[in-house]
Amino acid sequence: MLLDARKARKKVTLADVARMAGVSSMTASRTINYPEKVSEQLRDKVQQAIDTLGYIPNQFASSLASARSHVIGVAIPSLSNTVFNEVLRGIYDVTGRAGYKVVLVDTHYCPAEEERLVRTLLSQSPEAMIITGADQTDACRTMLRRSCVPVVQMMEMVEAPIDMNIGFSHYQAGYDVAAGLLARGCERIGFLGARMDPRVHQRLHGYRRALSERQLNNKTLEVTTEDPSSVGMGGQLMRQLWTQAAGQLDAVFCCNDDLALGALFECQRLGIDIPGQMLLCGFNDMDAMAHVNPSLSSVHTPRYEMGVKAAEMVLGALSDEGETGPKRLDIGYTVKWRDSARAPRPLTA
Amino acid sequence: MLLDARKARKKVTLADVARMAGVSSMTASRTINYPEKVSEQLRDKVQQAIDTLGYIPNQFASSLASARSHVIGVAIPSLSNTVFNEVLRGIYDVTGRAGYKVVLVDTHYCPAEEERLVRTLLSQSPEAMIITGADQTDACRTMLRRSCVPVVQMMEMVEAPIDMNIGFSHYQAGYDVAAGLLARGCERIGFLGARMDPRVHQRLHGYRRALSERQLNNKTLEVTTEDPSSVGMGGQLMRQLWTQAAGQLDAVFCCNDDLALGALFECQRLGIDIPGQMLLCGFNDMDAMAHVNPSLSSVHTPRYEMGVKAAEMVLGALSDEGETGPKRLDIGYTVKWRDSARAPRPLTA
DNA sequence: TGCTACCATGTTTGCGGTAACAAATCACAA
DNA sequence: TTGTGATTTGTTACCGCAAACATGGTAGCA
Repeated sequence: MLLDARKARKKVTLADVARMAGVSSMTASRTINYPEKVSEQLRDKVQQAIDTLGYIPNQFASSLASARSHVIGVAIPSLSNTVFNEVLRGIYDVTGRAGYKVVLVDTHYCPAEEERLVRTLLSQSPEAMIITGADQTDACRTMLRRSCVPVVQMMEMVEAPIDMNIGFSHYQAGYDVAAGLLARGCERIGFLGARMDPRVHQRLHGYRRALSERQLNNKTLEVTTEDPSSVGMGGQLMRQLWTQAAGQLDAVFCCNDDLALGALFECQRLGIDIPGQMLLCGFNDMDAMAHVNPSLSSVHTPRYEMGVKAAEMVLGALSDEGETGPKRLDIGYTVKWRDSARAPRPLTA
Repeated sequence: MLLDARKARKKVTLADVARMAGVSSMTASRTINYPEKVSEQLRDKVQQAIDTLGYIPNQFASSLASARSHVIGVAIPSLSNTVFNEVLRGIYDVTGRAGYKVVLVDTHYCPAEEERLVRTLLSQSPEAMIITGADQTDACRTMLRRSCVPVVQMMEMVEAPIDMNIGFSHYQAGYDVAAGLLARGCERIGFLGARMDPRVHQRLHGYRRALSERQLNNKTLEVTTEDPSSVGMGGQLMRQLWTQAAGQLDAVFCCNDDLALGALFECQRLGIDIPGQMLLCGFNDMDAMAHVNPSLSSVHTPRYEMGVKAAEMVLGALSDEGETGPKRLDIGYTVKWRDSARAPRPLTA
C-alpha cells in the first residue's frame, strides 16, 4: 500500500503540468529550459502549475532525450583522506557553479575496483571524467579512451596521459625533502611510509635517489606498511624505526602529515628532541603542521587549487572543444621548512 | 569534428549488441540483467558481442524504462570535515555492497543551498535519501515528504523526523563534558566554538545548562566564531579566551578536536600547563587525540557506524517495506577522559 | 497421440522528456 | 492591403532500454 501510494503520487510529469496550465508539454518544457522563449503570460501559468503540483523534472528522461547528462564523474582512491577532500571541494565548487553534477566514487586504492566503478560511471554518460593517478588497468584506460569524453588524471604527473593531466612530481618532491635534510647536515635519514600507493612510492624513490647520490642509502632506515596511515600508525612506525636504527638517526621523512604528527608525539614520549636531536618532515602541509610545537616541516601541495584546475580543464574541453589551455599542467609544490627542521648543526651546503 | 566523432562513436547500444549476436535486443537485455533466463549458448554470443563492441549500458534509458535508479541521495554540510568523511565511508561501504550508487551533495551548512540540492537530487529519482540534521527549509521538508522515498536524517536526534532518524544528543554530550569538568573541581570553564552549526549550538546549550545548575555561567568565557574550524583557529580563539578570562580559567571545552588541538598547542606556547593548570576537552575523538602529549580528552562519536546504520535503515525500508528496525535510533557517544583532563585537584564528587 | 506446463526467445509498447520541424500569430514596412 | 520575417506555440518522432505479453519449442504425462 505504501508502494502504491508512492507509485500513485510520484507521477507528476511534465504532461500533468502542461494539462493544468492548458498548454502543450513542449511549452512547459521550454518554460523550464528556455524561459525567454515563452511569453510571460504562459510562463506564469506554467510556473504556477509546477508549484502547486510540486513538479520535479525527471533527469533520466531529460538526459535520454537531450543526450546531455550534466554529470562529471570523479574517482578518488579514498574518501577519508583529507587530501582528497580538499581536491574534491575545488572540483565541486567549480563544476557546481557551471551547473554540473558530480558523481563521486571511491576506488579504495584498487585498480580493479576502479575499473568496475569507471564502468558504472560511464553508464551514466558523464560529459567528463576526473580520475586519480596513473595506475589504471588497461581495460579501464581503453574504456575511457573509447568513451571519447574529456578525462583529467590528477594528483601526479603522468608520462602518457589518457587525455589531460594535472599534478606535480612526487619523485622530485621526495628528492627535494631528502636533499634539504642532507643540506642541513643530516646523514642518517629515515623514511616512514604507510598505505604505499603509487605516489608514496614515487616520494620514496626520490628520497632514495637523493641519498644514493651521497652513498647514504640504508634500507634499515626505511619503515613502511601497507596499512592505512594515521597518527597512531606514525607513532608505531617511529618506534620501530628508532629501534632498528638503534638511535642512530639524524632525520626522518614521513610520507604524509599524519605519520609526521604521530612520529613527533612519539619522539616527545621517547625523549627525543626535535629538532635538537633529530629533524622531521612530513608531506602535504595540512593545517595542523604550522601550529604544533615545534612547527612541523612539510611539503605544501595546492590541493584545492588542483581540484579547481582539474575541473576547469574538463570544462574548458567541454565548452567549445577549444584547445585552450595545456593538456598537461604541473601545479608544483613548496617545501615548507619549519622549526622541526632547523639545522641542529651548521649547514654544510 | 571531435564532437562528431564522439557522437558517432558513442552509439554502441543494446541493439548493436543484439544485432551482432544475432538475437533480439530483449535477449541481450536479459543476458545482462537476468543471465539465468538465457541459454548458455546465446549468453556467450551476447557476452562476446558486448566485449568486442565495448558496450556500456545507458543508465538513463535503463532507469527510465524500469523506474529504478539504484541511486541513494546523500546531503552533507561539508566535504572537508573529517567527521562527515567517515560517515560517508560507512554509507558508501553499505550501499555499494548492495548495488546502489551514491549521489553526494555538499550543502555548505546552508539550508537554502540544501533545498536547491535536494531538488536536484530528487530529479534523479533516488530510491532513498540520507540527509544531515534537522534544519531543513519547510519547502525542502515538503519536497522530501512528497517524494515518498525513505529519508534518514542523521548526525543528531530530531524531535519530529521527516521519516527516519539516527544520531545522538549533542545537548546531552555538551552537558556531560561540562558536568565532568565540574566534577573534576573546575569552576571557570570556557567554551571555544567555530562554524556554529546547529549541533555545535546544542553542545553549547548543554554546556551552559550544566554550568547554570551551579550558577557558574559566564558569557565572557564563551568565545565563538562563524568562521570555519581549524587548528589555527583553535589557537586564535584560545588566545582570545585567555585574554578575556585574564588567566582565570580552570578548563576549556572545545566544540571539536581541531580547536582542541589548536588550543593545546597555543597553551604550550603560552606556558599554560595542561592539565596541571587547566583542563581541556574536545569533541569527536579523531585519531590524533589519543596520541598527542598530553593525550586529549574528547567525546567519541561513532561516525563510521552511524553511516553504516543510516544506510542500513534506508536499505531496510527499501527491501520489503518491512517495518523492521526502529524509525529513530540513538547511537550514543562516549566521553573519553584522557590526560588533558586528569583532575588537578581532588574530585569533589 | 494429445494435452498441459514450462522454458527460451521475440514483439510491442511506453517510460518522460526534448530536438526538429510545422503552424499560427504578430509586427511592421512597402 | 499584403508580404516578409520574427516570434510564439504545437506536433511528431525518437532517445535506449525493460516490462508485459505473445510465441514457438520441448518435455512430461496420461
